[in-house]
Amino acid sequence: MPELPEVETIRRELEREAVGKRIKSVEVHGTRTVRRQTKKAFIAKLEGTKITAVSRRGKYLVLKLDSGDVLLIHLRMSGQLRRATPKEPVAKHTHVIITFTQGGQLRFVDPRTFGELFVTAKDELTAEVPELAELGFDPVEDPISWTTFGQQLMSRQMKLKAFLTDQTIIAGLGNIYADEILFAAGLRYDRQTDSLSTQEIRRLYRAVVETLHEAIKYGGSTLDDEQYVDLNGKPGEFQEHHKVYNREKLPCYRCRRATISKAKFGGRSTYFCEVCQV
DNA sequence: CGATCTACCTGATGGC
DNA sequence: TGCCATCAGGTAGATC
Repeated sequence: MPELPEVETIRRELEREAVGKRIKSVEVHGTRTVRRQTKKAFIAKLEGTKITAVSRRGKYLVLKLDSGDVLLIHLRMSGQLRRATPKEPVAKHTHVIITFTQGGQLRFVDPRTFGELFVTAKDELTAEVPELAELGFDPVEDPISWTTFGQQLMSRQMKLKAFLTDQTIIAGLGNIYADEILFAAGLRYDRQTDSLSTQEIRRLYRAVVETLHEAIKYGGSTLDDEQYVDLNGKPGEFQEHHKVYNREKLPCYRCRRATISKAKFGGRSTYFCEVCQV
């Protein structure tokens, strides 16, 4: 489900909703959501702490705690964070419930159970969270220059879509936004990274940054299955602005001649215009 | 080392 | 109706 714009939308809401609140109690159901530490340890590290800040690295939410630890949340394919009150019925697939001393709750709901929550400490020497060390730059939080971006492209031999979705190079892009970015840049998903001209590099980098900012403005993308919703259960609106994703056989908005093609790349669907992307 | 595949799950959808 | 195959926003880990 969620890529950078959806996670950023949730981050902004959490900043208003969770920062300054103290965790009174934590419930964990099932064995898959909290899996790299015991439930007991996870709960013990959370209860009694106050959330002091919410940041994001790529698709990870980073909740800073006044204990010095951080709560990391990754939604993977179907994870949702939902605001609730204790009286509200607990939805199916609710795996974690955090209750604040003020009375509100934050619930983690995840049908496919790929999502994950864990509490970890920052490295004392680097002040970094070791789990995030492998991530590449975040194009919204931590943009780089287009020339540095170009050096990264030129130093590899891979296809553009693989480059864009490699979290160790760029953190936060997934299947939807990679396709939208490549369309905005007029580049095919299977172009080799080291084949781009200077102008194409600039266009691609600009498309990365602009597409993400635009998507954040619209609260991210929600597909037909409504798997992505924000803290209040509200879907995003950027899907209405998709130019290629999920538009197979529909006319291309740019050239108006071709229809959008669908191909398989890396085991997943890729949407593009044969005419506008070269 | 890099590229490619498979597995991890539930649920929606479509063909027969 | 039901049964089966396919597909879905992601990524770790095995394999080549």
